[in-house]
Amino acid sequence: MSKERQLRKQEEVRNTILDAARDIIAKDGIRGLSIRKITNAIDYSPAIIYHYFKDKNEIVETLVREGYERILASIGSVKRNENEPEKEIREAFTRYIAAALESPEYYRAVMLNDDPAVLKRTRLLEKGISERSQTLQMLCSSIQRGVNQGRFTPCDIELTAQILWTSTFGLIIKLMVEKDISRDQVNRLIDHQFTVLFNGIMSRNEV
Amino acid sequence: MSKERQLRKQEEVRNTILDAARDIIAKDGIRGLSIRKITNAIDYSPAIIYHYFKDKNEIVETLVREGYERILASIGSVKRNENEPEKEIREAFTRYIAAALESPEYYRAVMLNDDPAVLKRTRLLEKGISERSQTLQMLCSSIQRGVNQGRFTPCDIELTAQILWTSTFGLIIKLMVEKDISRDQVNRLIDHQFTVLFNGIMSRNEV
Amino acid sequence: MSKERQLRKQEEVRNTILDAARDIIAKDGIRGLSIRKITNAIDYSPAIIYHYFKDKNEIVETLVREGYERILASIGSVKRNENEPEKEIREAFTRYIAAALESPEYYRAVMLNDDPAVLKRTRLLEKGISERSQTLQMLCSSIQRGVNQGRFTPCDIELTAQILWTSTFGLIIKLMVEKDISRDQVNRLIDHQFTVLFNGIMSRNEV
Amino acid sequence: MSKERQLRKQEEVRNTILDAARDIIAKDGIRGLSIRKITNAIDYSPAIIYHYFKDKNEIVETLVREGYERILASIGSVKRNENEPEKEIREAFTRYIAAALESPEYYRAVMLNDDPAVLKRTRLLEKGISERSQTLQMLCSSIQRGVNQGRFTPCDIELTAQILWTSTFGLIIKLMVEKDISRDQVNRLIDHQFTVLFNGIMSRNEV
DNA sequence: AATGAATGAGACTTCATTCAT
DNA sequence: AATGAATGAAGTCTCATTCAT
Repeated sequence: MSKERQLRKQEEVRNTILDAARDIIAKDGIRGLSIRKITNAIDYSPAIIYHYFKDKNEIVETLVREGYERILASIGSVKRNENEPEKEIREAFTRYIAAALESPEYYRAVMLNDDPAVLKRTRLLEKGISERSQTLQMLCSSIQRGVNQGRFTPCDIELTAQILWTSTFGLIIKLMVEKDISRDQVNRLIDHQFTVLFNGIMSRNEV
Repeated sequence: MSKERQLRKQEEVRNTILDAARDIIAKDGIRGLSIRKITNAIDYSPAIIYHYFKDKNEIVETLVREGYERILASIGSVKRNENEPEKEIREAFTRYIAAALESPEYYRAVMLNDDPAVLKRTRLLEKGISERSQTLQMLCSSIQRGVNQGRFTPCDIELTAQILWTSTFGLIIKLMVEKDISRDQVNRLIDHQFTVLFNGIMSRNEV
Repeated sequence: MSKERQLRKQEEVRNTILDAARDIIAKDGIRGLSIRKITNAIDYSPAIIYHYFKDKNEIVETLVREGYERILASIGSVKRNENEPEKEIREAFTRYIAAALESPEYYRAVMLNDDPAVLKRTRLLEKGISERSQTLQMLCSSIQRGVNQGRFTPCDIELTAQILWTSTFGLIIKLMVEKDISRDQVNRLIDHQFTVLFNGIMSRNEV
Repeated sequence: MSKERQLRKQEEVRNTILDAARDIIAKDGIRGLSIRKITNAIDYSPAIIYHYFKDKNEIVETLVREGYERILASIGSVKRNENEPEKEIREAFTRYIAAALESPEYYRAVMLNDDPAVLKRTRLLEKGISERSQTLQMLCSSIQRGVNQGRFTPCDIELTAQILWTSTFGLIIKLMVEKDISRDQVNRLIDHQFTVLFNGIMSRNEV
């Protein structure tokens, strides 16, 4: 009983720390994160951090993993669309873009991070990666289906998935850098992105 | 004579400093650059930097501008291809990608920078931007030509240019984040990128 | 209990720092104060300062305010002398001079400071200032009483107060600049200062 | 011939340096003076200073001496007024105040400087100083005459001179600290200063 | 006569981390 | 469990001065 409560209490403080860190990252970016800022925010002393985390890096890593998972989750619940896989893909990317744009600093922090520990989870460009990356796997399977059905032009599936992904990625990042693009223009860009890409991968007679 | 030599000598030291800074940036990134690291590398005292540069920022800015200009220059000399504008575009992007990948740190420093002073030069997503941005203007004019000739599907020219650009941008940045993609795979990706994009914008009967 | 002790201990270190700073200022002047000198004196590392103070400026400001208040306090408890206001004035100035000479560095730091923030509290020469400055108000009321009683020659009260003050101020500052005037000579100067000034403002038949 | 010209040339550069230093002191105060600022102003290299001056201090000292002399000069040409020595004193102080207020930063730099080298020339409060200080000597002689003629109350001449001086000094410095006192108010203060002081030293029947 | 190069000393400050309590 | 105290390393920058040329 007491032990359970202790554990719960412990978890609670851990979360308080992570919450604060999350807020700071959202505001100042990962490099703006400092132990002091965290402990100031939660009214604890700097030393407390080292009770719950090995070092600053462990916090960052925890958050990065979490961030990655949140982004993944956004596309997890997309419904399969048996006959029109491109709609499925579009739905997934639309959610993904929305999720990313909702926590831009955070998305950047994860996706532009070249720390090996982070990369282990975010790699996408390697040949054969689709076997290891769930994200790419899903994308590949949709594309494969499209090809099988004759809706998509035959192609190297993985490579196509990668290009779809990086293209979307480029749009997202650029939108984040140019913070003040109007809602309207954002939508037009996203829409045209799909137009071009799907036009690029779909069979002539399907469009 | 002596004056000339002095100037050369001076320029030399300046370059020594910039070289060292370039090396450090290549290794540790721009954030990893410090006055001390530079002067340690060149066996001078920290104060000497201020002989040749106003402050650390001037070094960074010099290097960043240099990097940016090198990249821009890469697409300056692309030859017009009257009848096949897509070849022209491909040529330009190919060079652009190569140049970017050669100075990844600078490319990132410029292109991911949301400082207003930098953005003034790098904005691309705004509606109507093609009138102000030389880069986009060139791209638009190529696309327009393609449309006029019936090689490209009629479309919103600017929007299409923006999507071509962001897609390429996404590939570049992702390649930079995943530093260790094999030369071969890089080429396959780039190649497939063009395949998809051009397939996406070109008229049916042209491919 | 433990908390109280901690607070006391903390206050103690804070005071140790302030003491050291006070010593250094007394010896080298405010400009001569440096973080390093302080921490050398108290055998700590420079960083510790920032544990107890926001920055160097906070130390200086603390000390300067303290010095200024000590000086102001000196004239706070002067007893009213209904029938001989000149004695009251003399008493106040005597204490004021003594207090100032006891913290010369701070007195100079405040009184020779033309920073607007400081001036807001130390202005005295403006017309109508006696309504805003407590110091001058007190002085004015004493003089007014003297005039009403016929002991002082009728005059512009505020102007007279200002001249009494600046004259004393001049003596104080000059004494500070010439640090080594003998105790004796200091007293003779102060004494003669009053002789001349009171002779200058008192009615003929009163002296 | 050539040697003479050389000397002249040399003297010229020396003066250029001093001019620049004077300007800087007038603007930024003595502590704002730096070798770099000087050589920037005159378009020379820092090292040149050490050709013409032993070190920075020699420049300061030169300027301080000069400043002192300029101030002295302002009262040098005051006409003697045999029968009304108070007019003579008033004339001298009036010029002195004007001269001081014309180069305030400079006056402060000299008169608030407690460097021994400077003090040697600016001391005034020591007993017996009137034998060494020309300034005080002149003031004493005027006062003495006034006493001899029965216009001034008998008194310790030197002490009186010192008090007249420090009182005026106080007004000057305070006026410098409160930079923005209106021309009008300045005149009223100066005027009242003389009223009080002369009333304070003159014989009853003379006023 | 003049200078460019170079430095050493020192200024303030931030940060992650450790440790005794 | 929690913390206050303390530090060492590192960061940028300024300045007076020296020296070979």
